[in-house]
Amino acid sequence: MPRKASARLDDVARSAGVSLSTASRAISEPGLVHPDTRERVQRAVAMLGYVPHGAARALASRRSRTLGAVVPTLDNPIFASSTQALQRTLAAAGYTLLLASHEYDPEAELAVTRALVERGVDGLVLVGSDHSPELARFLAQSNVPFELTWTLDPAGHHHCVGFSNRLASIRMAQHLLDLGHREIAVLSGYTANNDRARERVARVREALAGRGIPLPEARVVETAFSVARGRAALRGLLEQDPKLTAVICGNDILALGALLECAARGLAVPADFSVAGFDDIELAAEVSPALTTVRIPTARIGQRAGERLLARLAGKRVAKAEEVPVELMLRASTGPVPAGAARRGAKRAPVNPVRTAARKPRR
Amino acid sequence: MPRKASARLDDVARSAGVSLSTASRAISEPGLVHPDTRERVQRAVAMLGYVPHGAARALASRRSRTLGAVVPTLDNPIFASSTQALQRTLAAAGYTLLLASHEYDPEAELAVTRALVERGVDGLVLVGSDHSPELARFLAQSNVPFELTWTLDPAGHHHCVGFSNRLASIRMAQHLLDLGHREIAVLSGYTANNDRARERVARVREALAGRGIPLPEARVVETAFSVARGRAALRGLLEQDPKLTAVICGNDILALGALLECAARGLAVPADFSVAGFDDIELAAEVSPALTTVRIPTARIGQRAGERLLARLAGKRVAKAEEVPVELMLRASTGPVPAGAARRGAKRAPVNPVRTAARKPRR
DNA sequence: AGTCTGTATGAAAGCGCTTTCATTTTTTCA
DNA sequence: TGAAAAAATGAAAGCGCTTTCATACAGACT
Repeated sequence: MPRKASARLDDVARSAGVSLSTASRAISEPGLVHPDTRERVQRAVAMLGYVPHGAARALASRRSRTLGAVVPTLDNPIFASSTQALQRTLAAAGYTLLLASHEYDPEAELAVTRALVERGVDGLVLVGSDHSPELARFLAQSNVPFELTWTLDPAGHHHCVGFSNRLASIRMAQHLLDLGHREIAVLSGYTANNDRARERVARVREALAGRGIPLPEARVVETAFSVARGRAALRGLLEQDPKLTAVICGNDILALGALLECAARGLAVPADFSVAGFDDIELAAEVSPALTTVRIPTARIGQRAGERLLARLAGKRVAKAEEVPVELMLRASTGPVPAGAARRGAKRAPVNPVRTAARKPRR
Repeated sequence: MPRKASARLDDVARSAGVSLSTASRAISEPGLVHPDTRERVQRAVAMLGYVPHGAARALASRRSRTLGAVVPTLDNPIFASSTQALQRTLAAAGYTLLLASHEYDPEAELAVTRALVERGVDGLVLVGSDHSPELARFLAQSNVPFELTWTLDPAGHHHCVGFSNRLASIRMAQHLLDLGHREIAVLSGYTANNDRARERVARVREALAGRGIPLPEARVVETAFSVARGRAALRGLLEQDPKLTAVICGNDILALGALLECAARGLAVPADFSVAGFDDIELAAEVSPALTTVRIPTARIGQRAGERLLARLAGKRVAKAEEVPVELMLRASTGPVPAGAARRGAKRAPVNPVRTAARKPRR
């Protein structure tokens, strides 16, 4: 069902009594035409209800004024939020967003990315640094500028705007260690095809190891990102390993599930058990006990990715990597290890954890 | 930064030893060429890493294989979910999604919709039936097929896939009335430019009026969709009007806030106070007490909107209006009116509210 | 053998714009 | 006042495809 025969640019030109070229310029480069002419053209545009034909424009000018975003899923509020911010940034600049999601399937990711590039996006926003070799090859070959988000490209090869999952995880682990916890479990999203989740688990493990505490596989559960799954996972963990005094969750959704499971089984938080999240979604501050978590500036990531891409398209130079600030939000869901559990020479934990200052971005 | 000089279709044609037309057909209408030829072309495509040029294709064929969606915001999980489902549906059909949001600003809505139409979308998915006259005019003139979602077009003029906010609201109000509540407040999102929110408030008012119970303006609070706002709004309501025994919320986010406020002030739910939500987000079933709400099949709305548009583009006929099923989810956050409050001749409320059967779609 | 299908291919005309490049008009300045 | 520079406009050549339309050549039928 093609569009109805609507006014084209030469209709506008004729109606304004100018040539096609002048009409074109009056619309896309108004500075180049005489004010009187410009106004005549604008009047003709309004009169005819002229709407430029994007495909023709893109074909002739070799730019589509369209950017693509490929996210795992919008069902995770952090990606919804960054995507929302990205779209707003682009709209303000006269750009449009082509959106695709892949639900953590690398093949789907390649397919939808191809589709976006076929549509002629001028640039691309991707999530994470974990992509199939085919995708990497395709991106390199198709020569479309892109930004990786939610990550700082470990190799430093690509443009990216994100934060150090490594540092954030280490700091959270440190926090619990400082509270005296030694029996710690990790509740993670699926780590396959998700470098962020993988990094978080690995770094928690590393931090614990730094204090001589192992994190056996049995204490790491991977599950889908949902409250119910988080709840179920903690239940399993606790049944198998009642000595646990704390759990570090890969995101706040899982942490909320953990909190609910504690409530259901009468485990007082934080008196008996500590729960830590990641992301700082709105609910984290509102639930009771309020959730200790890491605040990620989700909207800022989307916004900056858009701004950076726009800047690059305009020929400006931007720093290859941009770090956004994250902040440990110490709230009520974590506390000193329960007295009975503080064996193994745990040093005395501070009773009032001090709110840690935000980690500032590098630039 | 235009794409690098990459292979074009005539390169493919030459490499395969066929004409441009044949190469084109081999790619977009494989049934029309001899199997041997087809394979030669495919090999050439693979060898050259050929990626079709969408704009050229769109220009020549007058269809972009792109659909647009205009949503209020992705920060509301219901729109994130339906958009996610829409994008998945389109991707499976070889279509791509252009996404825009307007944050409940009618001017922004017109602007972003224009932008999508300029980009040559073959069809459009909009939310609600509440649009500016300019938008209506623009849509009519630009002749792009569209679907309204989350609503059943009251006038019946437009294609739509949604549900009756009217019936859902009436049933929820009825439920609380049946439990004996007479002092009921409404916590709504902003109703300006939001027909769904407006309808919900209006129908609750209507249902109460049916039992001779007024719903004064003072008992209706409009606020932004956030947990904190929901909490604050209920606080205000309760302080101003301590006789209240129940609140009906415009969505689950607000209801969660209401629940938290009750917990904070030691109001037992549902013994002292009842809270009802709308949408049935995941958390609704998980919190304690579990939230009584209306289940909306968010993903299905997005999916069906996509499927219907695709069908229409393929020349098939679809019913003008499609209703998706909604279901009253009676859970633990609503209960009989507290004994002390049951004045004014309330008839005895059922102690065990029976789970009501789902309302079935019409077709 | 001659005509008629039907299938496979190719030639060429755009799709609706942007963008050189050339030309005309206006402004500047000696 | 006239030449040079700057500003404004127009003509025309594509951008990379799809899609008639025409042609060629099998096999089917009389």
